[in-house]
Amino acid sequence: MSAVLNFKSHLAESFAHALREVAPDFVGATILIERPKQASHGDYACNLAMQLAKPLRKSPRDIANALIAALPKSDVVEKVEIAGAGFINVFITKAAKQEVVRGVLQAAANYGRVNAGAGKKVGVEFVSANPTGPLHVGHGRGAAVGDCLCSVLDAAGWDVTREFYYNDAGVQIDNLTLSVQLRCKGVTPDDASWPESGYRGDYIADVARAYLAKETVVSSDQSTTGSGDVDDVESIRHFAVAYLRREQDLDLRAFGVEFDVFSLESALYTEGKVEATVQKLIASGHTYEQEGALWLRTTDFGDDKDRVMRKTDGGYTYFVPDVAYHLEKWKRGFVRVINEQGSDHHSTITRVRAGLQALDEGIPKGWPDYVLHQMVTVLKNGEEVKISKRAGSYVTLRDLIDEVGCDATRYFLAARHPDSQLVFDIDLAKSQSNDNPVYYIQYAHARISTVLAQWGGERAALLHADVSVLDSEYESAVLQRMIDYPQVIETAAEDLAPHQVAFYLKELAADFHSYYNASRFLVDDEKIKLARLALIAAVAQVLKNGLALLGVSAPEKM
RNA sequence: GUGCCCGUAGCUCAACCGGAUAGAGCACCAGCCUUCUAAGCUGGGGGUUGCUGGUUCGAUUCCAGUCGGGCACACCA
Repeated sequence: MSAVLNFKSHLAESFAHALREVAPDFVGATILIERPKQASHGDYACNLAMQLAKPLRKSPRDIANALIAALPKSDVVEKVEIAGAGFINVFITKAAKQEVVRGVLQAAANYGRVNAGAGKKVGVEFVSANPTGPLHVGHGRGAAVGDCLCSVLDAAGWDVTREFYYNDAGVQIDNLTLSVQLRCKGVTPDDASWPESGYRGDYIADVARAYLAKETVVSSDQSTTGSGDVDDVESIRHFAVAYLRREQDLDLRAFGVEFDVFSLESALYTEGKVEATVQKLIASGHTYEQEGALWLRTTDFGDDKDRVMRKTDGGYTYFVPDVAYHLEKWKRGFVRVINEQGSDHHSTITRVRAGLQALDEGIPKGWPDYVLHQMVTVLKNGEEVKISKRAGSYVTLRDLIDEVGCDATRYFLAARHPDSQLVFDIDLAKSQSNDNPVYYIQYAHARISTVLAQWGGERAALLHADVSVLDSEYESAVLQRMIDYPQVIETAAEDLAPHQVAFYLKELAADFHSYYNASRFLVDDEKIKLARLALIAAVAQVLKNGLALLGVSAPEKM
C-alpha cells in the first residue's frame, strides 16, 4: 500500500504478458504505453494492436479484443476500452490515483527520484570557459543547462560529478598575458602599438592594477600573489589566470552553480599526460609526419580530413590535450561522460572521439556524449549586442543576474531546448519580469504555503487524510500530473533535456491555479479540508522538488 | 562549396523516441476579487507544422530534395 505504483511500467508488463499469449511469435514488438491527450481516451493508451495488425493479418480491433482478454487482472485498472483505429485505452481507478498524495508526502524531497542510472558514475563537464575574461551570456546558458542536467541525472539515479575544465594554456593565455603586461606598462588599447590579438576590455586594466599592487588572489584551489614585476611574464601569467578564475568562480557562485572538480589544461602538460598521450598515439600507428608537422589520421575514424597534432613550431593543437584529458576521465572510471558546450565547438567532437579510438583503450565509439546548446543573442534597447571578448563589449552573466535576478535568469536559460537558438531580450526580461513563467510556478508554491500557514495544523495529520473524497475534475487532473512526475525525470535524464522539467512545472502550476480558483480549501467539513490540504501540500512538494532541479527557489511568500 | 543544429499561431516556445481534434505563455477581445495571494482564473479569435515528394493503418516527428536562419570548416581555442 505504501509505494505509488508506476502505472506505466505496470501496464507495460501486463501488455507484455498478453502479447505472449496472443502472439507468441511477435514478443519482440515494442510495447509503448503513452498518455493520451484527451481525458476521454483514458489515462493510458497502448497501440500494440495496430502494430500487430499487419504481421498477424487481422483487424486491429480483433487483436485488441484478444489482448484485452489476455490481460492479467489488476486492481488499479478500472476499465479498458478499444477506440479509434485500434487504440487500447486504460482507465485507472480513482483510489489508485489518490494514493499518489500519500506517496508524495511520505517521500517528500525524494519524490520523483528514480533508479534509471543505477548509481553508475557520470561525469558532466560544462561551462569550461577560458580564464581570459568574465563569463558572458553564452556561458550562462551552459551553466544553467549543465547544472540542471546534472541535477536531473542525479534525480534519475546517476552518481554525478560536476566538472569544469580550464583552458589555461595555449595561445589565448599568451594573448592575455601580453595584454596585462602592456596595461602594466601604461599602454592602452587606444594606442597604435596595441596588438591586434590583444584583449581590450576594461577588466584587463583591473588585473594589471591588482598585479602592480601585489594583491593576493585566493581561488578555490590556490592562492597567488602578484609580484608587481612588469617584466616577469610567468608571474603575470599566473596572476592573470588566477585573478580571472576567481572572478568566474564568483560569478558562478552568484548563479548558484558549484563544481566538484576543476581540471586544468596546464596540469596535463606539467604532469606529462599530453606527452604520454602523443606517444601512445604514435605507437598506435594512426599518426604520420608531413611538412614538418605531426598528423593524426582522424579519417580512420570518420573525420573528413586528417588533423595536425603537433605544429611546426613544436606546440600541440588544442584537441591533443583534450584527448589526454578525456583519457584521464575514462581512467577515473566514468562509464559515461557528457560534455555540455556551445555549438560553435562542435567540430572538436569528431577529433576527440577519433583520438580516443586511436588510443585503443577499449573506449566505446560514441564516448563521450555531447550536449550542444545553440548561440544566445542578446537584445538591448532593441539592438543586438555583439559579443566580442577582444573588443570588451559584451553582456556578462553578472549583469544578467543583477538586472533580471538569479531565478529568472536560470529559468530563462534552462527552460528551452538546447538545440534552439535563444534571444535574450534584456529589456523584455526586466520590464515584463512579472510575466516570466518562473513567477507563475513560484506563485503557485507561495499560494499553497499561505493556505497551509493559515490552516496552521500539523503537517503529519495530512498523511492520514482520507483522500477518497478527492474526485473533482480539477483534483483528478492534479493527481494525474503528480503521478507523471517521476516519468518526466526519467525521460528528461534519458534525453539529456532538462528543459522538460521546466515545462512540466508550468503545467503542474497551471493545474493548481485552476484548482485554486475553482475551489476552497479551508472549508468547515474537516474530512474534505484535510484531504484538499493534503493534496495541495503534495503539489507544493513536487513544485519544490522540480524547482530545486532547475536551481530556482521555492518561496513561501511573494 | 562541405558538415552539424534549427524552421510549428503576429511574437517566445511545447508536443511523452510514428499516434487520436498540434498545445501553452505574451499580445488582442469579453468576463471573474466584501471569503485561502488577481504575479491568478474562465471563455473567444488566431495553423496547409517553410516547401515538394517518399516510406505506412497514421508523419510536426523518419528518408530524399529544396528554400531560409545559425554555427563550424586554420599548423585556432
